[in-house]
Amino acid sequence: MQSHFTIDCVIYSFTEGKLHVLLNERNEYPYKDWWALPGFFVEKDEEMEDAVKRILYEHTGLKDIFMEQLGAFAGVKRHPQGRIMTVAFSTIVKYNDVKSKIKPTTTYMRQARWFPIDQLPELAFDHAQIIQKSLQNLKYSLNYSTAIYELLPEKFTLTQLQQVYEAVLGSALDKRNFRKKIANTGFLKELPEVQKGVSYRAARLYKFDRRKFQKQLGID
Amino acid sequence: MQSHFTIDCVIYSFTEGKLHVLLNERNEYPYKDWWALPGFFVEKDEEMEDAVKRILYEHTGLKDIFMEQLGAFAGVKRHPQGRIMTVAFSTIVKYNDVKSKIKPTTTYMRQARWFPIDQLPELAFDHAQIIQKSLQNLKYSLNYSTAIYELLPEKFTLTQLQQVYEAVLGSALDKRNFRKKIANTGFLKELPEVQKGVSYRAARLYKFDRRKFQKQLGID
DNA sequence: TTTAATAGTGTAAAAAATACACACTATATT
DNA sequence: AATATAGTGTGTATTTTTTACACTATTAAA
Repeated sequence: MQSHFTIDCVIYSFTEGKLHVLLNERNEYPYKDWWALPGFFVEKDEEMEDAVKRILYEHTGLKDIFMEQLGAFAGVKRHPQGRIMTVAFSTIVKYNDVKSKIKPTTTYMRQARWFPIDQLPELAFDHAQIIQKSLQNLKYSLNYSTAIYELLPEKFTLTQLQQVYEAVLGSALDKRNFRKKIANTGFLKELPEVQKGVSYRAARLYKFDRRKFQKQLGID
Repeated sequence: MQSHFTIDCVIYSFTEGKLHVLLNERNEYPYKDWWALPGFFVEKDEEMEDAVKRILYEHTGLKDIFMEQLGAFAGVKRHPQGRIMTVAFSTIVKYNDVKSKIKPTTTYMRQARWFPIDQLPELAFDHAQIIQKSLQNLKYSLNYSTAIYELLPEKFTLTQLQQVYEAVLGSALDKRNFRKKIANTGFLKELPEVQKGVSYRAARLYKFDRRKFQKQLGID
């Protein structure tokens, strides 16, 4: 007898100064008409990571995904139809990379929508709990991981980066101290370009230098 | 159809200046005669945490256990008889609380033994990987959790505490700086007692003050 | 040219982390 | 009683990191 379980993805993106999570409106029981994390059963011979990629591709059209396992949720009563375990993943996409409007590709969901992290609807199953834990995790990993940069477009301003930090931490940061700290890491490469299309002083653009980040980790 | 999966426990204790892990020698296929993490199938209507308690009780006679979920391991090829998922937990017991010599209570294992973390035998399944991740996790949580104190007897000396830190981190710490740091946390209560039965100056005993720890966390 | 909106910058003070060495004490041994 | 042994317990100076804090510069639009 083999394992029979689902994957649920907390899919983050950042837009309009806020951290967002992608949710599905379910179109079947249980929890019909409720909002829920995108997820599905894992195929018999499918690696979990491939299932995550599959779900992400269906929802965002993207293939290279940042993902991190959050853990197993297997409460006996989490699913009305008997215990069905889910393994939750945190995933991150760049909002601007998500091509089309998201369309339901299955009959299981009615629609998909981005919700600001501080304005989530009521959620099916134990998904509220999963999101809470995922966010907690994201906070902790701010300092150790490249996650934060997955939320931004390839070229971004320091203000945008700070906004992402603030959105994840849920608190404001001092601009000068923040910039000093970021400068000290040395992970950013200053570009010879500035923001376009703004009606005020254009900000310089930066990009995350993955090579330098790797090196830094190596030394530690 | 319900989930069918196992729990595996990384059971830590600290003795003789070293971090130890409890392993079973398997007495059935697959991996007969190999060393493995204590674990078992989770019953149909059993919460995972209860399964962990059950396994810990069988192995150590203890009921109040520190535990933390490490995550799901579900590689399609991890189990020779088809994918069987395991959810791994890190657990900690105080070595001196483990009452009797550990006896196998099932036919599935031949013996159980504590291994120093740096002298593990070759391990069944993906258990080496699980232990590695668990240890990583333990390191990270040194600063955020009470885990470290679960490894020590109720009353302990500062030198013992330092040894635990060193065992987990795998590196030496400066005695004076360590004591300064610990003193700053304010989590320890100095007892009016000293060590007994040593042939040198007896060290003062301390105990972990859980109340103060909670308060500290509350403020942060 | 003025206004509105955001970009960009430095310094001083406080706190935390690090490096470092010797005297003390309880017991066991002679 | 003297001494050897083995681990306990302590302070200070230096460096690094974190925090607090406010004004000028630039651009586009009105």
